[in-house]
Amino acid sequence: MHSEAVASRSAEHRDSRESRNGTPHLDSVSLAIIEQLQEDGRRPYAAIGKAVGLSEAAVRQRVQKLLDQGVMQIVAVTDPLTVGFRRQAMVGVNVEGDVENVADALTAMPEVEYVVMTAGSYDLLAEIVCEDDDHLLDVINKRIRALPGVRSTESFVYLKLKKQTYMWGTR
Amino acid sequence: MHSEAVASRSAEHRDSRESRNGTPHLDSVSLAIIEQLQEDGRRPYAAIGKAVGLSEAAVRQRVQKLLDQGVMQIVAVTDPLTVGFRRQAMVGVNVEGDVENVADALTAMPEVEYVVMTAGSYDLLAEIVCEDDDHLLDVINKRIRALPGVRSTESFVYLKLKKQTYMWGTR
DNA sequence: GTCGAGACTTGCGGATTTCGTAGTCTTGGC
DNA sequence: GCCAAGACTACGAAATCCGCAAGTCTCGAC
Repeated sequence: MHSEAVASRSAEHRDSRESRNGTPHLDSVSLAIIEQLQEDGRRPYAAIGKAVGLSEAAVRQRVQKLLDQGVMQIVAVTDPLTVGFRRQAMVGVNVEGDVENVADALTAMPEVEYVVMTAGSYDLLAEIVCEDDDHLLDVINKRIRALPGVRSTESFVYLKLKKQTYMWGTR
Repeated sequence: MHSEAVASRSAEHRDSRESRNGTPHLDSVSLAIIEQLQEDGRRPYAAIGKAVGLSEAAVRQRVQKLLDQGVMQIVAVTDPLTVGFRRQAMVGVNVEGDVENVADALTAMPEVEYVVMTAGSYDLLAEIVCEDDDHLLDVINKRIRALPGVRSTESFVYLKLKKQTYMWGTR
């Protein structure tokens, strides 16, 4: 009875192998589940099951696995400005030597929300969330610039956040 | 009986006014609720209530209001790479004329995840999520550069995402 | 001083959801 | 051909969600 929304499940039934980079492979059903939870992280398993063509228990197992594997997390997100963090900035970093080491050091800092290695005129981009100007200055000048291997940094202080979505796949 | 975890509630009891920029004011109890949901977006209301010193019903009301006001959203977040979006980039944009207009145009594009106005050598930063190189090229060269007011752009293609958290306040 | 609004608590019952477990089916390895 | 593992279904019990009502408390307006 519940067999729309997903073309052929048996065809991709056994499908939990890993792709070469170690990230787990996601079939279309898991994708559909993620889409449901991107719309509403608290949507009940039964409703999701109806939407993707699975039983409640199956959805529950899949979601649990996705969470355990770290593929997905269900969290509350806010605009930091409304939660009392008044200064944010993106910092471009140039590195000499091993970029990954610096990236790991940045990752370890609680004020750093986001770290990505890039191709272009910076080796790394890091987003920083702070309480005020002093805090921001401290993080950038004292802590980041002091890291071994950091050649130079350039900062972009946020003036206004215009968009922030989490809806990949829902388009 | 349930009066730990929050020092004095009566002191900040009536506290639903708005600050001058239109964003609702958040008291420490709502902050605590948000923290709980940042750890686990599906945590039951009763458990949250126990943690923040409120009844289940009160937590339910507060959460609903926070969602309605748009202060917070509860969603699943993923690493786009594992969900089939193979190319991401940050784009720095320089604008002549009204920056806000360009920001709005970027906001309207589905491939654009994140838009922020900044102080520094770019006027805007935009994060782009695409399926492949062709798609990315198309968005940057055909669509963004074609926007009226865009003077120049610089791109940073993502090589590896190192960190991505949503835990403001939980520190 | 009185009154009304807003936020919270307690209590409740019913609908819904979650959770564990047992059983079925399919697939790949041997 | 047989077996073990993985994914799914089915189902009952426990927990949660949800709406509602009544009563308390505080604050600000009048």
